[in-house]
Amino acid sequence: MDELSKRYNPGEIEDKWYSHWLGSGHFHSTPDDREAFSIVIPPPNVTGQLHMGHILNNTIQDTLIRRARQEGKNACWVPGTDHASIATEAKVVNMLREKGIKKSDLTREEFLTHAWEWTDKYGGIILHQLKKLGASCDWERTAFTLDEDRSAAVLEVFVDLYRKGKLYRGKRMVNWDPAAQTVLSNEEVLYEEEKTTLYKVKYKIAGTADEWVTIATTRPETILGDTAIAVHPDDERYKHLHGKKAIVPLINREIPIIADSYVDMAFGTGALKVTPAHDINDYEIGLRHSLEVIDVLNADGSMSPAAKLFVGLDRDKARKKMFGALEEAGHIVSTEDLIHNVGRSERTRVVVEPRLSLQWFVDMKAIAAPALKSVMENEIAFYPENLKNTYRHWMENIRDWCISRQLWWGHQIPAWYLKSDASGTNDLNNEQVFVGLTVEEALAEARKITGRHDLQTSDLHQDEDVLDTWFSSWLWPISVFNGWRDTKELDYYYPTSVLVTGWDIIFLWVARMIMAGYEWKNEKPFKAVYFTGMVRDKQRRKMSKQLGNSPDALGLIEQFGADGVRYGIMASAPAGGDILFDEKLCELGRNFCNKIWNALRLVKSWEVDASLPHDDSRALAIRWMRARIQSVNTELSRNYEQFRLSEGVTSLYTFVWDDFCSVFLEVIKPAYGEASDPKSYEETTQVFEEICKMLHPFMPFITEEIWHQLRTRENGEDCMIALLSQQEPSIDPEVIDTFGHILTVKSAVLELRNQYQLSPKETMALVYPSEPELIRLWNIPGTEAVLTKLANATCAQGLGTGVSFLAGKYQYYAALTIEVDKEAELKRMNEELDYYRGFVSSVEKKLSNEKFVANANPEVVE
RNA sequence: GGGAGUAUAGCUCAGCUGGUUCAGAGCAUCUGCCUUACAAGCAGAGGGUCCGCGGUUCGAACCCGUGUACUCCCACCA
Repeated sequence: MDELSKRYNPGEIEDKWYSHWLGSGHFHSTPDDREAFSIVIPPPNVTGQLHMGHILNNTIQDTLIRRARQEGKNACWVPGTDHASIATEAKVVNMLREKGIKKSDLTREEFLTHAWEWTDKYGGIILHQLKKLGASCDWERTAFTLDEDRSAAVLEVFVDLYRKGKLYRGKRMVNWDPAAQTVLSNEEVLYEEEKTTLYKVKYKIAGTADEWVTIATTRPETILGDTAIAVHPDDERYKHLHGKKAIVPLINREIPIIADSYVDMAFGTGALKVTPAHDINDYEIGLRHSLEVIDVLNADGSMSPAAKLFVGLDRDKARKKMFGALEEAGHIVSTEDLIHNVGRSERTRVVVEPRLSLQWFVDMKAIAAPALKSVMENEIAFYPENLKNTYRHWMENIRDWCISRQLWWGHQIPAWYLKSDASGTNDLNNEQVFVGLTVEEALAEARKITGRHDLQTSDLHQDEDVLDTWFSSWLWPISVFNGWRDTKELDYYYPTSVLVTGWDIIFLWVARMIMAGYEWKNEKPFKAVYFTGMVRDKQRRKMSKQLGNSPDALGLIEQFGADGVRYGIMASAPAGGDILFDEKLCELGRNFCNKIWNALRLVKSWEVDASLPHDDSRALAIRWMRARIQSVNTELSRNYEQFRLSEGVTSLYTFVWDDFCSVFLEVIKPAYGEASDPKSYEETTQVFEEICKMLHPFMPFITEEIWHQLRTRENGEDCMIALLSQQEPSIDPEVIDTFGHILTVKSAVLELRNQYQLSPKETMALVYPSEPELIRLWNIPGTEAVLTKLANATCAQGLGTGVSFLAGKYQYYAALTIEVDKEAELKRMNEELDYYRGFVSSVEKKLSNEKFVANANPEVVE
């Protein structure tokens, strides 16, 4: 009755067990008197698709959560999604454009209706995909950063910070994304070296016939917004120009020539054009010298009317046109290539524009201190530890966080202004702001501050902007437990046990969560952070849609099985180190599944004959197996403690493949056509069960299947919730030694057979020494054991020619029916001898000096 | 400019406390096997200046110094 297929087929088995687990309620957690082990998922974008980064990240989390469950802890893994303000809004805008609808033609409400439709349609797909991976999340707790509870938390936090004076509205130079048409935080701008052109342009000195000053710029189109030329005060070349005026080319506007020590004399020509509206440094120079600010760009990056020329033209096109016009007018002195850093938007990849604008900021210095301290003092442990330095550097130089975004998809800022007809001013910069959880609260505030009790809510208008997505996700570890409404769950699950995320969002997310934790709970949000590396392709490129080098994650699961993919990604994922993804790894995982599967087939094929005795060789193998399980378990626990998961899974791989399959099962299995004795069968089943438990967190599906194949189980007796056995700390060194010796002999024999190309069918006689005693218990495939005492390395009588070899400290003799290559043998033996001689001399040398006396190794030689 | 890290087999990487567990794994290559659980398998082989040079030590892949080459983060120069 061979009902098991020759190959492991993951498909149906995975679906079967996942729905079984869902039905069993094993994933769900509620507070009780057990120790809590909690993880909050780094929420993927609500409309995202599963990619390799998710697979890596979530496999690690699932492994940790499943292990905790086995340890008897109350494990809770909270899933959810992020509304991903910019990314989602961009997708919706694109979708609408394809339908011929322009965002600008819609009201905010109409747009949000579309966005919610989109979210309802695609949202949660990724959560479904996580289920395919085997993620044992508590789905009853699924949260969304834009749902009611999470939104309430965001508003409360905003108002709280404002009232504590840690949040302000201010006019600053910010990073503007002209494609998304919103401001970005510093962390959302990525700098990369790019090749551009440095233009040297000459400006005429006012009041002279033919006197010029030459500046260097990469952005000629901003010349139209120049309001000064700056030179270094000590620069001898330009001292005569101090206080004079220059004429902006093409538009003939007069601008002052000023002296400012910011200017680098060595760069370019030593003369700098100053455009306060479009460069942070120029802006600061402008402040020092009270310069006019002329903004020559529109929000979309096209030239504004203030530019006077090329109005409406995109900045890149305007640059080319400007160059042409300047050249024609004879203002171009020269051009040269320049490599410099260009900031691009993380989301849209367009070049970010520095822009002066009125935005909301969090005063980070006011909340950073406890968060820095806790990490530096290992209150929160970082894995790998060296990321602490990066963290410290950022925290110590922290800058204010711009949290407003000119978008609609997100949490609208709970700030209200008096409508212009009510405030009597049209100057937006001087608007009075009233912050509150609701418009009523804001109104009360407005009445109080203005003293005008006639004001109504209709006199107020709410800030149009929404908050940065990270302003909701920094609350995630608190908000998923509804921490602002009721702290019962929070008290139990918080701080969470570990956060698993990529190091690329250490500032965007991790650091801010830590700050939020201390600001509102006066407690860390997690005890440890496991930073994963980035998943890259074989050429070390980051996986991205643009490159198309990202494998189809679901396709991989389809192809290799979830357990195979999990194994593949885990085996190569040390904390912090990048992983070069190769499908081969998943193949390895699939093959491993198949190996385990076939071990099951073997065991299941045995008939048990109750009358058979339990022989010594099998008893020895069982003793050895038990000892191995114990040491592997100890090692595994240590690996978990230090989050060395790839080492953990790799050691299980070699243990199962080599020790369990190649050695143990080979001894235990009954000879062909024979049955197993009951004790061997039972012991094997128990060993297999132990293996299932050890392997389960890494490969949950196949282990659950095997667990149920091994025995008939009561309902609910699942591998997933089977507690790890307590291993008694005793060890059995003798059995490890003996077995080690046996394996040495075995491999020596196999090597010999290989060398003489003996077919597996040909048996050969092997002469054993009478010591050690246990060796005779072992049957080496293709050998016939002849137990005798070997003296003086002579051939055993009647066995014909053959070769002798050493294994450990004992000598063996293998009889061969074919001609022995005497010279080769001699050579081999001499090499062996040399090796041992060298070995002995090195040992002896050591013994003469060493503090610690070595053990009995010198015996080896004789 | 500030900081972090890496360099070990053809490739990707382990090597944790300095020591016979010590130069290792997987992949790739080559050889022999359709051996009765598994060819997604089995048994083997070849392949190394542990980046170079100094030092500490009885002893260094490991610690220190230095040089070289890469990688990354942060800050930024028009």
